Amino acid sequence: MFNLRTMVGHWSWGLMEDEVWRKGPWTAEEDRLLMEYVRIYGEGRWNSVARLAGLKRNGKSCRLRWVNYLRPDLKRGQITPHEESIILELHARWGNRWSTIARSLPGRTDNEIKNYWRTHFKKKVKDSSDANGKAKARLLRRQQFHQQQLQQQQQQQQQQFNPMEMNKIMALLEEQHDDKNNKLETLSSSSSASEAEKKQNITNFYTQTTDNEQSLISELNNNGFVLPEMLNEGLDVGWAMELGGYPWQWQP
DNA sequence: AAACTATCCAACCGCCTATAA
DNA sequence: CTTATAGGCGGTTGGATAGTT
Repeated sequence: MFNLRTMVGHWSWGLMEDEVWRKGPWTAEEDRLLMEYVRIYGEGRWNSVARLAGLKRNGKSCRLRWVNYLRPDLKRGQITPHEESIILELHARWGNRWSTIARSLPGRTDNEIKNYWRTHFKKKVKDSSDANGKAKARLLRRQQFHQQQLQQQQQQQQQQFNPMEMNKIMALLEEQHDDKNNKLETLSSSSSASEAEKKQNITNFYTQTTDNEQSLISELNNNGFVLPEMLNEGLDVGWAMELGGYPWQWQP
């Protein structure tokens, strides 16, 4: 099974036959060889596949086939309405960052999500051929454009003004969040306390600030972050991470 | 039944980035 | 520091199939 381009590749020069990579649809035998390769050598080092598995495919082609089709953890079948709502929500947030979106949908590939969205988006734009529909589509595009601009601005602002590295902040937040959760866990599982005492302890805990939290807040303050008032009342600084946002404002 | 059109999706391409030499 | 290479990403293409005229 060769397509036209592959045939040209094989026959046009008639030399260096070993250097010609196969292209086009994968055969069952090629799939078998690739799966066998991954079973033995694991994922990665894709450029070795041709040599070690006897496949006439380049590394990129092998990686793509594995990632998008052969991987055992792939979810088959139609995108569910729930998955669709996640895709729409994340696309509104991230734009065409398909691999980022795919990380929130286990078993789905970036390629799959990209194909799905493009098909449905195109359909929607086409469906709205009447004036009202066109206006809606325009509005949607404008909203997306503004959202992207806002994101870019925020990113630029963080890169331009934020003297602390974001990675460092994330690490500190995670540390603080774990610390808070661990302490809470200890309080809730204490066998010596009555239910009423536990409840009181937990309430007290929520209105206090842990040492970790206090030093994190100080560090953020020292670096020019203005924190919301409620954080000074002992609320968990790291909690916002779970919501995907940040509880502070940067004021240059 | 044949021709045409729309939809789906696997696979390719070119560009970018990270890392090793 | 520079260069080469591998891997990752997003955009695009084109073949297969389903649906419509």
